[in-house]
Amino acid sequence: MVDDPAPTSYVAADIVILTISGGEFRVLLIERGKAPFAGRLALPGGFLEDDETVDDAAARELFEETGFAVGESLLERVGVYSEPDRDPRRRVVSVAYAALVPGPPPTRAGGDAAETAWLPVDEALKEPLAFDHSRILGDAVAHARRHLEYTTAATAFCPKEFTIAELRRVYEIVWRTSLDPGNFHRKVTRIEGFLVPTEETTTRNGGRPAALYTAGPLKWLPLPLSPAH
Amino acid sequence: MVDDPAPTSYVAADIVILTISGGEFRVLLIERGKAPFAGRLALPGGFLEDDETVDDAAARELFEETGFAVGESLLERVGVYSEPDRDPRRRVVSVAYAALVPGPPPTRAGGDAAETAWLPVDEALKEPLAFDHSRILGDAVAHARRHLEYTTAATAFCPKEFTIAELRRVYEIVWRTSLDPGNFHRKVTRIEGFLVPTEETTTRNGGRPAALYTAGPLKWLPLPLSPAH
DNA sequence: GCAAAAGTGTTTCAGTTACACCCATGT
DNA sequence: ACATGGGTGTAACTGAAACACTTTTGC
Repeated sequence: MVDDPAPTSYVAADIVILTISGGEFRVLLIERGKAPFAGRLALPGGFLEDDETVDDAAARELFEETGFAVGESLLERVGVYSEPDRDPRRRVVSVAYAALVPGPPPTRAGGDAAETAWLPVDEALKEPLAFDHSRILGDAVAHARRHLEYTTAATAFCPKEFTIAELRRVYEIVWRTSLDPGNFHRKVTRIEGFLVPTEETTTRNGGRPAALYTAGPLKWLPLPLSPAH
Repeated sequence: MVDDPAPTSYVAADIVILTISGGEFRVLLIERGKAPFAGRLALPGGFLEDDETVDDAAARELFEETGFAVGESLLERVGVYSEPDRDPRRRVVSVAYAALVPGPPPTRAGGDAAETAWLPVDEALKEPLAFDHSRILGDAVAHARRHLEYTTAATAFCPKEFTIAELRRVYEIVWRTSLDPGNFHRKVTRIEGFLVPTEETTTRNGGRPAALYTAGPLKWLPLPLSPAH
């Protein structure tokens, strides 16, 4: 590799910020103020700066849009989009991320003045988005659904301390299924490193007090967390 | 996003070409002819051209180095490496790929005149490679090992027509385990879409003739293919 | 015949499912 | 008291592991 006559590109990080809010699986979209695609909805994103990695750029954008730092959420790379004509103005290679943030998220924590909206994922997928963002969104949603099976990513949708039923609801909403509460409880509590019990309980969901847990160090589940596999 | 004063970068595709050869899990490395890192081993790679995607660039490099087209192998994106100083000369953002090719691979099918070598993965990981290629190699190997569990990627290491025992040996070598031949046979033949039986058999491995199969359309396995999960 | 590899049968056993049931709170 | 959600017990079922055994070739 490495001989000079090679072209250069703008490199961008685009993020699909996902959350669970109001019992729905939602994505944060921005209404574009100027051409191209003025008035269309688009994913948040920004260009790579001189002193940062693409991961840093994604984290910076996430913070600007939501106020969440990487430690309070989960930021995963899901794809690279580099069709030569994907931006009509110039060559842009976008690295796409899925950010899983706790819900309900703050309405707005900073960033520029553009209109933003948390749309249910299914609606957003029907909407015509700017650039190739519909494709990116579809890939990121598929990635997130699959990763909930194999990894502990679901905890990123929960507040720092959460009950097992709250975690179960994440799976139920993202997968559009219903899970047996008792069996789910046993299954996840038995997996070592997934959940760390705290001493507290809560009654915020009504009924008998539920034990609160925090996310453990485990990243990959030893077996897929879906019924009837 | 999108205001002009953003820096541009060279974008490269680096590929970790993996195969099974001589009963070992091996990677293709190139000896660099010039500075920086002259004499060091490095991953094959090349810069993105004006009219191609990064995936195209990776496929082009794979073909130049091995003669394999994408259809005869499996090319998966595994990471993006963008530390500002990872190339001492200029800013380069590398998209890393793992290529799984059938073995034993052709010794050399084209490309430039540099020395190439198929090193056992464990040896290559100990070797000091050029740039951040040791890290890329480690990530790609981990990615490949994990993907053999969840996907049908293992068939990419086999010739077009292969026996179930040949497929089993792929798993045994990559995972450094031994698998029960009978149970493995039943397990993989029961998964719909994984293996397509042909009418032929072969005795190339000795013993009773073994049925030959080709890879089916399935990409993701319904359950992880590892013992004692 | 004998060795070697492919593939099948069978027992055992662990993990999951379905669902009944009990528990601890708020109102 | 009773409604509500949290959590446990348990019997039936399912599928994987272990391993013996049969099949079909080459020599």
